[in-house]
Amino acid sequence: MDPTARILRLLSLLQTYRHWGGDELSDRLGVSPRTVRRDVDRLRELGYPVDTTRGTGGGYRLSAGTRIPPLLLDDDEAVAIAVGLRTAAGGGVTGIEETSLQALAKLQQVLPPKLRRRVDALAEATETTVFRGREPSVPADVLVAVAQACRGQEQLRFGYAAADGTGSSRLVEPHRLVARGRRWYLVAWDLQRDAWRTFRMDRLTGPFGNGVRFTPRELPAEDAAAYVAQALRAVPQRHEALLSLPLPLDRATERVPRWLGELTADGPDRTLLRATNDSPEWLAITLTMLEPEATLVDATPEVHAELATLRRKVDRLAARPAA
Amino acid sequence: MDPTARILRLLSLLQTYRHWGGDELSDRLGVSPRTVRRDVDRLRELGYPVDTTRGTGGGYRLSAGTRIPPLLLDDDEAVAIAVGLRTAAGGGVTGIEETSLQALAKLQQVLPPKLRRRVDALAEATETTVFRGREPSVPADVLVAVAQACRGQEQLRFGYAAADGTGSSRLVEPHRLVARGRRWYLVAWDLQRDAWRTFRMDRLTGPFGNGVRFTPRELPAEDAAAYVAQALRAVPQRHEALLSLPLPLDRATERVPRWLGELTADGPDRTLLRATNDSPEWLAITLTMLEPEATLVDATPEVHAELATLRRKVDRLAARPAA
DNA sequence: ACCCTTGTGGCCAGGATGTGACCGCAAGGA
DNA sequence: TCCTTGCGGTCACATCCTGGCCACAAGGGT
Repeated sequence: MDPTARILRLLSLLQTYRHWGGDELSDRLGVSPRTVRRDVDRLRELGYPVDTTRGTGGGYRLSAGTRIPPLLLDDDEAVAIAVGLRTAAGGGVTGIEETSLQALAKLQQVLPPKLRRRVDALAEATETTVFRGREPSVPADVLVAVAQACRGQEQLRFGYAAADGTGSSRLVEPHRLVARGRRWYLVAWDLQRDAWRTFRMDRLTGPFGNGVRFTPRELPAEDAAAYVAQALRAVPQRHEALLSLPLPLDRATERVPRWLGELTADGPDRTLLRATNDSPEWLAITLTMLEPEATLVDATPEVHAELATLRRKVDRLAARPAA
Repeated sequence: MDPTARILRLLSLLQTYRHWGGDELSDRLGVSPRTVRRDVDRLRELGYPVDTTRGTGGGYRLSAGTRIPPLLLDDDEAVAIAVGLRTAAGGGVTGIEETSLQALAKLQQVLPPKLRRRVDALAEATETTVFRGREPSVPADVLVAVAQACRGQEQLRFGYAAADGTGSSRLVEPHRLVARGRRWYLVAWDLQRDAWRTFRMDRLTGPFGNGVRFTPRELPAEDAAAYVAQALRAVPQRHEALLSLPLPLDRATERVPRWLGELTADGPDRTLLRATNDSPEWLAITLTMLEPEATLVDATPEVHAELATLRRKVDRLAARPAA
């Protein structure tokens, strides 16, 4: 058998996390044990550390090195990864949206159609959070299509709904996608207007790479994120609430998720929580769910308004214990 | 250069989603264009479909086939995948927890320590949902360690806190991890008690594979999930609420996330939503967040109780508009 | 219609290398 | 202590890989 294919097979066998005996491997690969040893050597030279045990029950196993070996995934695993990346890119996990999307684009690129359908089905059936509904969401496949065009330096055509609702068709050289809060923006060179533009991804429809490649222009900003920030002028509103928790600081640190906000001691038995978030609704909800119950010390007007709305809603629901 | 390494390099180049000219590739790989052609052939024979364009600006690019090629990830992408899988395995996405965990174990296995630290840091900084606090959570690394022991058929030692709070040290042959709702269970053969047991992962500490391998015994049940269900006897409580939405069925279908529950028409302009969930708290919260506001028709007592609690909490917070 | 670019694949010759067999050896486990 | 299992050197043989050359096909542009 072809050595290349064999090395790949070997790698995939070793990745299943178990010990493999030399004879076992040589059987599987259809070569002599001596060749297996040589192949293992080859892998080591390529930078993939293979641990080895001698004596009875000895064998080989792949361990962690300094580089990541090519991951050989089976179908289920690939689907799980794609779904995980989708939720992460959708804003479920802050801070890595863009990288997640990039990885997703890479995976999607080579994902057999059959599996892609499975991913779609799963993602649709599970969605992500209830609160997504408030913020216009962007279908993952649109994101991926645009990300691929960015990466492939391929001209992109799409429909765009301007803020005033008028639609238009655009042709751009896509530069980069930027996640900001729960929103996605595309930074691109607009070929019809001969200028840099930012597009809100939730207003963009039917993206279609026309296959024409281009050489990237230089963006008149430090990086794409900076450009978006500058284009938006106003930084997104941060909302804030100050609460007092009936817990000493160390216990509060354990119990309050770090992303909620920052904690400071307020005497030996109480802790102040300065919670911040882009969305007042979300902030109000999370405050309500705090355990143990906190008391509100201060908050921005929007948060107060949101709490009032929330109260009204809960009242309406709770008011009919057995309607 | 070694052909194997070259093929791997080629694969990684093609995975970056762009066209690569033949000369470009031959430069990069340090071989003649003729050899590049042969290598591309080789890849095709291995089952990885390489699209090709001829004429001016022609070149090669990897496309989707029926199998997944080995994924060659850079550091950031690997981290993004690991983080995504963690949240998916943690119950963020229902239905694929076990597969996610399996994939995570595979990745973690080969993840360089440096990257593993980055994943830990990121995961810690972002956590997942607020509500996790209610249900005792299982650290991802514990899950991964146990999953790897299952896969590697390796004896596992760990500390376990029984329901009555007494701790003990166990030595088992781990069989499989099962996700059930938001809880994880380990099905294993207890070597000290000579019997099958299920362990709640949130009560398990310091899992440690001692390197002793075993040959799997046969589980006295159809599969591990069935065994857990049977061991738990009682199915987990489902809670339910019936609501009426001021929307026709088709519009409601668009706006209400599918996982919330099932929709049925209630006249031409209203829709009934039968929302179900394992956790009454979560159910209460999501109902409150429904847009447009729904009216509660009926619900299990726990949901009512939870709504009352929620109302009290919101009242407390909202009661001091400017304390 | 014509030309240019770029991938295709056959053929050849020479050299590199992959392979299995055999060996004595080292390192664990029982 | 013995047995198992991996290690790596050497050898001979067959295989293949490589680069160079070629006539050809398929796009794109003029």
